[in-house]
Amino acid sequence: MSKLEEIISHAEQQCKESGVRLTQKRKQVLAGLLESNKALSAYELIDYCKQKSNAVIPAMSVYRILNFLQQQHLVHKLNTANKYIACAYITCKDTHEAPQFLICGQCQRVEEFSIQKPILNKLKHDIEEVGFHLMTPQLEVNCLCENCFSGVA
Amino acid sequence: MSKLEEIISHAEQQCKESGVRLTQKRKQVLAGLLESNKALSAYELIDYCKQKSNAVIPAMSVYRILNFLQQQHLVHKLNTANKYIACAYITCKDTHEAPQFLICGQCQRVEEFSIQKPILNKLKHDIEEVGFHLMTPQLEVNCLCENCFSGVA
DNA sequence: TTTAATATGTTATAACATATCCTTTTAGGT
DNA sequence: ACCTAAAAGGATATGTTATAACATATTAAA
Repeated sequence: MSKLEEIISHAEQQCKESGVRLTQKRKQVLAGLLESNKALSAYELIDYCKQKSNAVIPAMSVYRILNFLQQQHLVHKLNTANKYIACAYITCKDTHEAPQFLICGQCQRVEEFSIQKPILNKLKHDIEEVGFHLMTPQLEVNCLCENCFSGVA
Repeated sequence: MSKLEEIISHAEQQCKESGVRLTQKRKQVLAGLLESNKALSAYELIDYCKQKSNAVIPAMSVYRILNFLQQQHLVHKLNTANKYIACAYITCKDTHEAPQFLICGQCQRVEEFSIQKPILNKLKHDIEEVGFHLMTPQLEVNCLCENCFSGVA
């Protein structure tokens, strides 16, 4: 069983437990994102699925499916880039409902990382002092990755 | 001299010092954002200027002008919302090149605040451990404001 | 006052996303 | 196995955000 199949199978299990269905189309879309191994826009993802699996998926369907996958925490949307990326932690038991992303502004590479609890708590505290309440602390941080940093600097 | 005029005049001074021009159009756009007192999309801003000042500004011009105003740190773009907001600190002497925003997910109210140096440093450090380099640490945090929080919770 | 640079206007189109309505598929009861 | 209600997916149109490409106008400075 390949790594990909393993992840998909795990995702399917998760869905079953939540009483929702990971249909063929949804699997194709998720598999596409996993295979591509990077963040893709909805339309890039459509192209990717067409290329790789000869699967034609209408834009509307992709958006619906991406929404579904986001609800199941299998996919995250990068709001600053209008792109979608498979959750890096599908096979973990923990829920990662508030992921953080480092986005390379040069090559668009994305790394999902978890902010440390104490920092998050401090941030939360500071925010409450301003009269706001932290909801989903998904941070998208504009960075340069090691490669691009060396090249530029 | 009204508060608005004061801010505009200050902005004009800043531009002069940078050797760039705050033209009439640019003033109109900046004034629109300041008056509206909230984050607007480019097209909402066009409508606002039309309503308030009967000024017709083509979409292309608004985008160009918004880019200019961002370069001068007079306006910030909220990347997660695709909206633009006047800098809350135009009349301060400090530069605020990496602002943080609390965005109410309910009523869209936006508060510009400054993250504390130690937190930022810690974040920066954690990010470097993953092999990335923080560029512009503008954070946009999805929150609820006090009002909406009370109403919902 | 000519000229070079900067700013703005105009049109078209790319890129991202949702609304609406209809058809197909599926799970579950009989 | 058959029917039915709900869920998923398809098709088409349209809305929203943003930029490309090229033309014209305005400004500052030689």
